[in-house]
Amino acid sequence: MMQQSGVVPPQMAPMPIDPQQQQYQHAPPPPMNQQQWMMLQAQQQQSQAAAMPPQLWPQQVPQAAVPPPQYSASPASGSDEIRSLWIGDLQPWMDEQYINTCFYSTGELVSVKVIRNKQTGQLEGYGFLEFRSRATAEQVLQTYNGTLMPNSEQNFRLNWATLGAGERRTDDSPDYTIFVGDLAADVTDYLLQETFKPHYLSVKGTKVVTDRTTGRSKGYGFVRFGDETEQMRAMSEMNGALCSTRPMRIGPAATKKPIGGGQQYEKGHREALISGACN
DNA sequence: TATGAGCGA
Repeated sequence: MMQQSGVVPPQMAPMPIDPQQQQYQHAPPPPMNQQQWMMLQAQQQQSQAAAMPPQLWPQQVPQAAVPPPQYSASPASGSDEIRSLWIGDLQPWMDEQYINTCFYSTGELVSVKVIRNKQTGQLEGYGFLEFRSRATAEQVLQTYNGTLMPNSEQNFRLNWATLGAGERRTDDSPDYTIFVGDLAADVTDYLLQETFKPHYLSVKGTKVVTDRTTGRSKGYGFVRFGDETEQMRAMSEMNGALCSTRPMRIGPAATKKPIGGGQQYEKGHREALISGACN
């Protein structure tokens, strides 16, 4: 009766705080507001970057009007209800407690669920994080994704939890992807992007494929271009070029997903087209 | 070496 569900009670309005009688109402984590926390994250990111070699620095895009690279687009198309993130690439020992520790500093983590196999009880390697607000989840996504996980040699892999809402890519342009093999073991998404981005402005994103169980690179990856001309140019120009310590071997990527904006042909249609051509 | 991606038991 004190508060309605789903409605923020007006009692949260700022009230004068008596310093000698300051007490928390009921929440154990320090009541840090979002603004403070974002500043804290920024500082943390800076200090991290200062301790990292330049090729590992988070990508800073100088231009203002640049489309978001990967996961920054919010899936909420109209509603702000998605507050959960999917987390993958977890090792078998990374349980709820570990993940809680990783994100405790946000003070906004509501719950953690790590999925385990029903028979074996082993962790399936992914889980879900729920935050107090979608804005918080988005901050976590952008701040943590791709950064090193504590006590491990691999990076966080985060994304929005779908829950049937599905993530709408507002990107209507198709991707032109190349396969990059022969990568050195230390090549990351960032380094791969750093290698291509300066030469090809249409680079949308890169992915180094990692072994889910070990977290180590499988030695190959992908680079997505927005421009087909640059894709083809890169295939000839960057083949054999050095990335980290080894020359890359570049080939066409087998498209696992046809096209972002266009409609794909079904097999029947394609066969119909072929037979129609012979007819 | 090789063609990504994993969503709540």
